[in-house]
Amino acid sequence: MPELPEVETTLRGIQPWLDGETISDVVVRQRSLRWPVPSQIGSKLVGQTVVSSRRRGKYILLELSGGGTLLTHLGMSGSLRILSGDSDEWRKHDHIGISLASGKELRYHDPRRFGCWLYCKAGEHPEDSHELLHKLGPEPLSDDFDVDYLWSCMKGRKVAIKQLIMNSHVVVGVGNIYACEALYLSGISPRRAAGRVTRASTERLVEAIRQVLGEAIEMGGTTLRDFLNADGEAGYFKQELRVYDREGEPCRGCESPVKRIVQSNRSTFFCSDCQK
DNA sequence: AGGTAAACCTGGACGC
DNA sequence: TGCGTCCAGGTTTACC
Repeated sequence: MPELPEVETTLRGIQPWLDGETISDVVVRQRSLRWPVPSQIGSKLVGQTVVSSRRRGKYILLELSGGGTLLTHLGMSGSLRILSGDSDEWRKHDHIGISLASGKELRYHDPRRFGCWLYCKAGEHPEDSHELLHKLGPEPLSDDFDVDYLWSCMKGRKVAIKQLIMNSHVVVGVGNIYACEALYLSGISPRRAAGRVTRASTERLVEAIRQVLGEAIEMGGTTLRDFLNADGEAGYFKQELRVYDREGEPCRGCESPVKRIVQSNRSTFFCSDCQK
């Protein structure tokens, strides 16, 4: 489900209800996620205050008053909602509930269970030390992600450009939808070897990634099937999609039908006339 | 080392 | 109605 804009939308939705709040109870109904939810997670969290919440790539990090950090990822189908406390019946696939002193509750729902909930103990900055975070590439909306950087990652690489920009060690947050969209916007074939993309195209690609992610955040993310924000509302970026999930429909630029191919087991949508 | 396929899991859509 | 097949927004892992 979630790529960077959906995770950012989720974070913005839960942040106001979490920051400064104390955790009063933790219920784990299903600990079998991507990795097992630590069995002591409840005793570690209860009584702690959420100092701040932030995003790194597609991970959400809650910094706790004791110095530890709660690290979660929504995987393919995960979502986080804020419940008001009185309407808190457990739906199928609701796995974790974090009750707050305010009476609100943070509820984690994830049918496919590819997400994770992990606890990083106090000490170093998790972005620098945690094994899942420390090798991540730059944030695409930060100044660290620029043409020189991406160009250096592409040089000599035979891997398809689409796979390269979806590699979180190169740049975080670009998933299947936004990789397709950014390549369309920059006129690059998703199949082109990364090392054979021109410098001018790379400049367009950096801008396209920024543009598409930024616009999607502004529109509350993309709801294809089931993405909902923390208030249970859909995102509006689907109507802006130029190629993703539009196989056979006319390209918005040249009218020729959008094509679908498979690259490393993922669907790729593109216009073979507009993208070279 | 770099590149590719499979693995994790549930559910919805579709064809017969 | 039911059953088999394919597909899905991510990432790691195992294997060439």
